[in-house]
Order: sequence, then C-alpha cells, then structure tokens
Amino acid sequence: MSNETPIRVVLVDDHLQIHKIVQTILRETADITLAGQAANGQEGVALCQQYQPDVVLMDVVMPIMDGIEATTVLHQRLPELKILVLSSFQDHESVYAMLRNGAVGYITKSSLAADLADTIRATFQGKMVFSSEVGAHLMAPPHPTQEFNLTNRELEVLQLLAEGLTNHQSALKLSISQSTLKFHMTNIYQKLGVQTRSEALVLAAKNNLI
Amino acid sequence: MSNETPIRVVLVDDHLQIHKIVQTILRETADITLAGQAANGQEGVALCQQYQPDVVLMDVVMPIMDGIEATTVLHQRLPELKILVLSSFQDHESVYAMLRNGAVGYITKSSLAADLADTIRATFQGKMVFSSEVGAHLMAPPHPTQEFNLTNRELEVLQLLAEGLTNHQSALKLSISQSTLKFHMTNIYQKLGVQTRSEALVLAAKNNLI
DNA sequence: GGTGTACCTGTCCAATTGGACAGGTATTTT
DNA sequence: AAAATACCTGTCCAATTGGACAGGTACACC
Repeated sequence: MSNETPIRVVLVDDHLQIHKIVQTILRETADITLAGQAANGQEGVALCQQYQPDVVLMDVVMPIMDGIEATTVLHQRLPELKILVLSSFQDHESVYAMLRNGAVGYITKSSLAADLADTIRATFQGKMVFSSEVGAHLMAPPHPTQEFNLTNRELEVLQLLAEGLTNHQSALKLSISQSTLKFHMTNIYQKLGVQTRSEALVLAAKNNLI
Repeated sequence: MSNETPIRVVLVDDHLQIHKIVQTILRETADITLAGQAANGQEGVALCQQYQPDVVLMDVVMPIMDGIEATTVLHQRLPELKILVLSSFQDHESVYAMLRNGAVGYITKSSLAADLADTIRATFQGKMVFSSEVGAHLMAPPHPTQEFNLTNRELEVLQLLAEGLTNHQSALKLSISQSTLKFHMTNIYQKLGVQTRSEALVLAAKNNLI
C-alpha cells in the first residue's frame, strides 16, 4: 500500500480541535495524506473542486453552509468523491439526510482516534462504514416521524381501524360506544388536518404511528 | 496491533472455494487468525460456542441451517460476537433479515480478496461495514414489497383516496362514474384480501404502493 | 372466433361513517 | 377553586361507502 499514490483527504469541520486531532492521526499514515482543510461547507466545496481529493471528511453542523448542503453539492459535482461524515454528537437525525445525499459512511468523533485511518481506507475501497451507534440507528425499527399529539386512545382507535375493524367492532374491542369512537375520530381528523378516514390512516401509516 | 492477541475468526460457509480463499487471505495477517471453519449454520453455531471467536464470517445460503437462523441463534447466545455476512450473490433481500437478527456488516464475496482483513478489523472495533452495493441498497428509496397485481387504474384510485378525496371527487378527477370507482374498490379489496377501505389503504401505504 | 383482461356504467338497498349538537366524569395543573 | 385535558355517551340526520346484481366496450393473444 505504501508504494502506491496515497489516498488524498480533505477535512471540512469548524472545530479547531478536530483539525488538530485529524492532523495528528494522518501524520502517522504513509498511505493517507491530508490534502486540504476547510472550516465550513462553502470552503469545503471550493477546496474539493480545487484539490480533487479521494475522500472528504465532513462535519454536519457548520456555519455558512452545513454538511448536508455541502454533501449534496459535492456529490453532484464530484460523484466519484467519497464523502465520510464525521459527526460531533449523536445527532442521528442527520444520518439519513447525509446518506441520501451521497455520503458513504458515518463515524462519530469519539471513535476518531481509534480507527480513522482504517475507515478512510475502507471508504476509499468503496465500502460504507458506520460507527456502531449509527449503524444500530440505521437498523432501528421505524419510529414516528411526527406525533401529531395524538392521545393513546386515539392511537388505539387508529390501530384497530387499520386492522380492518369497523367502528362497531373497534368500539366493542375498546369497550366504548360507537359515539365515543366517532368522537375520537373527529378529534383525530382535526389533529392530523385531514378530511377523510382514508387520508388519516395513510398519514398515520406513513408516519409509523400504526 | 501485532503485539496484541489476534482477532479470532470463525468461517461458516458451504463452499470449499471460499474456505480456501479466506484461508489464504488470513494466513497473511498476523493480527487475525482463522480459529475454526464450518460448512453450515448448525456446525457454525456449535463451533462458535466452543471456540468463542471475536468475529464470525457467515454465509447466507447453506444447507441444514441457513445464515439467517444461525445469526439469530448466535446473536442471542453470544451477544458480543460480531457477525459479518459474507454473501455469494447480490441476494440483497437477505440484507435486512441478517442485520435485524444481529449481523453487523455485509460484504460480497467478490470484494473478499481486496479487503477482508480490513473489514474484519473494522468490525472488531465495533463498526458496521457494507460493500457499496449493499449500502446503496440500504439507502435505496422504498419500493413496493408486494405488488398485489393491482392495475394502474386501481393504483390511481388508491392514490386519490389516500390524498383525502371522496369517491365522488376521485371519480370526477379520473373522469369515470362513481359506479366504476366502486367497482375498482371492490376489486382492490379482493386482491388485497381486506375487508375495509381503511385496511386497504394502510396496507397499500405500508407496501409503498401509494 | 373464442378467451382473458382491463376497463366502464347503471340501479337499488343496506351498512357505515361524519357532523352537529348537548351533555357527562376523572385527573392533573395552575 | 378554576382550568385544562383526556375520556366518555347520547340523539338525529346527512353523506358516504359497500355489495349484489346486470350489463357494456376495447384490446391482446391463441
């Protein structure tokens, strides 16, 4: 590996501390060189276009242009570039946004020192790599994207209707009257901002409420 | 790394060819040793319980006990064990099954030679690793899990109802009569095997038909 | 020419759902 | 004690949906 052209890396992060750590780590590796360093997405995009690196280490939260936007732009302009997300926190919400927009890996900064070099190599070889916490999140059962402030009872009602029960059957199962069930439905329509039962159930299904 | 205890690996695969390749690769690595080899899931489980390896390389399609079952069992009995899927084909359908049941990585056999050792190390360190094809599949937009042989017209009807239109409004939009719309609905109920409109729409939504 | 499929339409009636009231209780918060 | 929240119930009526007919056209395939 050391006799080949080194893997060229650009770091995009707004924390000086991270720059120092990455510098230190990559100074040790003969097959990886830190070709450029940027402090925000805008600089990062410019730098990548100039240096044409193999891999870019991309922070998520940055001023001026954040990681999501920078990833989107870079993936479009330099489709060959491997974008590896370097996340400060467990802001796992951004995982999908980044991956959908072209990132091919996601590691947390806490796991930096241990294995940054290996991860860069794996990414360079075409693999996707995730810190275990991130991967676990990727595999996690879908959770509601929106809650809509539905009460437990309202969710129970939706659940039963989704299973194909009629108002009458659902009411029986919940030991309430049909009046009450209709009362819940009316409230659900309001909370979801929909007009029909169909729309309500589809919305609930798409948001993993049922 | 070489001065520490090597990473102990067990290979579970029913192809002799793969055993030879893996042997060859891991013979070169000082920090990884091939502690055991099994030809199917059942042998694999037994071997892992006996040898307590750090990482197991698991094929998917095998006689007697397949990789999915073996993964499930192993993950339950030895939760610390890192299970890395080694897939023959692009049988991406098994990706989720394996990962849900405890696998922490998924690489194709075609990428074996290039980077098996690195992947084992990354896995050992706690990361999830995927061959790019697999990762891409993981990120792919949801596609219908079942088609139910619905016709285009039937899908159009479902789509409009899902948006909150009534029969009347939907029929107008499709320039058909309400009779025809109800006719389509009846057929949809039959094809989906459901009793109510609610159930039909939820099923359609969950299968990404709408 | 027959078969199959997707599509379209109508009528009539029963069942289900939605909305607009007008009321109630229990529990928690302010 | 008042207010807010979640929950419950009823009546009456209109609108929507579902099912069971019974019939049609257009098109592709064998």
